[in-house]
Amino acid sequence: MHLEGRLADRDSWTADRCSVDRALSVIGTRTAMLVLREAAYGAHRFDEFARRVGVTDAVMAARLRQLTDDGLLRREPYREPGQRTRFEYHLTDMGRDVLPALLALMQWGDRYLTGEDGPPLRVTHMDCGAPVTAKVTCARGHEVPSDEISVRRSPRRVTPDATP
Amino acid sequence: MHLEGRLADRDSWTADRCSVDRALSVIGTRTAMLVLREAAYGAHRFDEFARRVGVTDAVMAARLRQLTDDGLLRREPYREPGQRTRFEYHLTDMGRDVLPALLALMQWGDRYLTGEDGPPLRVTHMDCGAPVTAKVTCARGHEVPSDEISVRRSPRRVTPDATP
DNA sequence: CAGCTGACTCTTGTTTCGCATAGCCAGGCA
DNA sequence: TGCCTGGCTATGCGAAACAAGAGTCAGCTG
Repeated sequence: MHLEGRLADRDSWTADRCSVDRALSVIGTRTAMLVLREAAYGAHRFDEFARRVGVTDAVMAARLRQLTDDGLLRREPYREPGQRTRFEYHLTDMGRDVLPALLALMQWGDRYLTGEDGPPLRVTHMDCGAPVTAKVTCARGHEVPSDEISVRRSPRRVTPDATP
Repeated sequence: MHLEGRLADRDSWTADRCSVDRALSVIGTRTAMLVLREAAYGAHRFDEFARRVGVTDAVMAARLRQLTDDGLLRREPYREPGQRTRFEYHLTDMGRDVLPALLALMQWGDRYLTGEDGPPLRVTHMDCGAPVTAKVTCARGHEVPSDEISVRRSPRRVTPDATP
C-alpha cells in the first residue's frame, strides 16, 4: 500500500473515524457478524438465529434489535396457522453487502486458523462450479496485490459548478 | 447463498467454530483491525501505532503482543543512532492477507456509514489508476452475486488411499 | 553518578459484551 | 377461566476491552 499526496507524511494526519472504524462500530461484535452469517445462510426467525449462533434469547433479541435499528435487517410480520403474528428478519441491501467482508474473513480463517483437516466448507459459484473467494481487484479487472495499491484523499467536492 | 447437500437442512447442524468465528477470535477487536490498518499504511513503530490508532500505550502494548503471538506481526530489532535497540513490527504473510477483509469493511463503511461528503479516501490500482474494491469472484473470474453462491461441506479427506 | 527517555508493564476504574434467570404478554387450547 | 408457548424485555453478574495513571528498566546524556 502506498500513500500518496498529503497522506505520504504519516505524521501529519490520523485516520480517526475512518470507514473501517465506523464499520466496526456497527458490525464489530462477534455476534453481529455471526447473525449476518446465519442470515446469509437463509435464517429468518428468532429461535433459528438464537440456536444457530449459540447465544441466549436475551443476547439475540438485543443484537437483532441493534442490526434492524442500524439498517442491516428488516422486520417482517408473519403468521403461522394457529399462532399469533410474529416477525421475521430479512437482510436489507446494506446487510447483504457485508457479504464480501464476511467471505474475506472466512477465507482468512480457512487459510490460517483451521486445524490440519482444512476448511470445513467449500464455497463455489453455482453457474460454473469454481471456488469463490473475496479478491482485491481494480475496476479494470486486475487482481491487485497489496504493494500495488495507492491511497489518496478524496477530492473535496465543493459543488464544483461544472462550467462548460 | 444456497446450501447444498446435508447443509440444506439447517435444523441438522450449526456452524459453531466455523472459520468466521475463529477469525473473529483473533482479529475481532476494534484495535486489532485498526493496528492492521495502520500496518498496511506503513506504520512500524510503537509510538506511531499508539498515536495513530488513538489508544493508550498500555492497550497498544497488549495488542501488539497478541498480534505477534498470533502470527500476524513480526518483531524486528532496530537501532536509532544514540538510542538503544528497540523493535519494529512488520506484517507477516498472515497479517498481510487480512487486507481483503479490511478493504471490504472500508468499502462497506464508505458506502453506508459516511456522511454526505462521501468516502474520505480513494483507493486505486497504481498501475492503471482504476478504483480498487474487494469483490466476490470465482476462480474463473466471474463476479459472483450472493444468490449465485453455493455452499457445501468439504469432503472429509480420510487418507483416501487412491487404489488404481 | 544522576537524570532523562521510550517501550513496556501493572493497577484501578469504567464500559461493553454476553450469560443466566426471571418475568411479560398475546394468543391458542383445555 | 386457567394454562401453555414463543418472542421479547428486565435485572444482575462475570469477563473482556479500554482508559488513565504510576512504575520499571535499558541505555544515552550531562
